[in-house]
Amino acid sequence: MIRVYNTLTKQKEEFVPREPGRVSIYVCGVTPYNHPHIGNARPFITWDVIRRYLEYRGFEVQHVQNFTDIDDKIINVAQKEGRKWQEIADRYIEAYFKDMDALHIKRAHVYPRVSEHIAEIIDVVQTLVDRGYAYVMDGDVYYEVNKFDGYGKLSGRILEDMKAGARVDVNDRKKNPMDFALWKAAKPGEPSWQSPWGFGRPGWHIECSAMSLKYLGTGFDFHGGGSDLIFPHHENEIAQSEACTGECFARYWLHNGFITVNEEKMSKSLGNFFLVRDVLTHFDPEVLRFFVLSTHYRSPLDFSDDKLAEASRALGRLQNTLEAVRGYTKQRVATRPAQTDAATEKLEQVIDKARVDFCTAMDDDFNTAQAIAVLFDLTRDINTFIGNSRPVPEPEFKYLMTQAEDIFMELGGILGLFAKKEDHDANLELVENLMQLVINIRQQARQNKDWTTADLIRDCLQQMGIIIEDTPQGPRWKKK
RNA sequence: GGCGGCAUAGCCAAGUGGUAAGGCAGAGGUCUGCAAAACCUUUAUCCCCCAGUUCGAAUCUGGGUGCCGCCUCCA
Repeated sequence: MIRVYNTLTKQKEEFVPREPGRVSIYVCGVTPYNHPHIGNARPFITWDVIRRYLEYRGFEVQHVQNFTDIDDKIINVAQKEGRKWQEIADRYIEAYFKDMDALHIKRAHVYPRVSEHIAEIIDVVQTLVDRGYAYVMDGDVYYEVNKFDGYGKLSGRILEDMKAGARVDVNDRKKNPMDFALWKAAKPGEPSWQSPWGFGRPGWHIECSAMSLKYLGTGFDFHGGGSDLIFPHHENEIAQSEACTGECFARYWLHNGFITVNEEKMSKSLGNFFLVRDVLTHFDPEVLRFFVLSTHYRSPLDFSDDKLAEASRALGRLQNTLEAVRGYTKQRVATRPAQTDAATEKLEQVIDKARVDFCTAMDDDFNTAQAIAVLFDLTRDINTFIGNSRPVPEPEFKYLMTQAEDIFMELGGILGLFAKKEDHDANLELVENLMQLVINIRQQARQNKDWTTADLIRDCLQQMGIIIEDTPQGPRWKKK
């Protein structure tokens, strides 16, 4: 049973999909007006793992994530650069994919863009006007929050309370300061589309209602994003969608905590942000993933280079073990030997237990921090086994190492970790052979107790970024 | 002012009312020619404070303190 914390009910609930075996997910995407920073990336890493886990558990997942490609900020950048808004949006959508691909984030099934769904948006707005939830004012269309009984149910706000100390503009044409724009009348020089209310463009919140309803229908399963979207964005989406359809909009609302810097929210306006592309020049993408996943998705996560470096060392421990295991699985042995001893059976049990514990952790509101702890426990057991298992017969040992590699890949794959590095080096085989040669020469020196030569080789290789380890099972080398 | 969240070792961090996971860093040891990696031991009589419920609370309730976020664009 999978349980999730639902912002709507403020408690953990059992997850029951709308349709058995299928899960629908809508995640609020980005406004493409510059490169994504790691705060932006957090929900996408989170949802990538949620999706991978649901798929692992056998669900067929439909994952939709929008691009807000019409927006003041895009228009501003376009004007500043003297380019069309489409060019800006296209450029940063491309940049978005580049960064997210680097982080091994699976692509959503649909990436709807606002600019390609104007007709659907106009339909929803028109329906809201027809049903009396919206009013037209000089080419603008506003949503009238007083008309929707459930207004505030997601964010826990009460309209009356918000008016008191509200920081909202009063001097406009809205009936209530909390009313928000569904459609904005065109201003000179801005992109605009024809509508029943004249030329204009969509308001911010309406796109997600129109597009999620189009691709996922009413009452879809998961709606997610950063917790700064709870109000007003998601509150307004609910108001629009439920007023429009008369049905439940989305059933489970999941929200990420923020990434902070020195305990302050990372944000573009504060200027304290780190771009994904910049971080990836210093750290492996898996380190960033591991760092994000080492804290539960709802908790705040403080970012610094030191903390990333710590994550890198921790992940390195897991990778060391996996590399060691892979050293024995050049030839896979998938068949269980007829005869096994106690050590084999114990390791098999450890592996099965890891799978169960991992799922238990993930079932509990996608507790990746706990799931990672399971991987560390598994790692220790495998290391201990390798250290103690020299008398184990070869086929049996290889079988177990194959099992060990598989469980690492199976569980790590859910977190998007341990992807085999695509080594595009055409000289790969040559490098392998040369390394073997160098290692053989060094071994020769070691046998002759020529430590000077042996250490010289090791030191020189280290300067080239290659680590030599003399394990009890023989020398091993690795990059970095 | 309204609403919400968080406070667990040097640091990061999980924790379902039953007596504190995991990781990083540190210390000691085993292994090693020396290292590295790995393994073992060790590091919170205690979970911000106070009161309460309970046989029993880090976990529940009330009060306080501190920090953060949202209420304006924001992942």
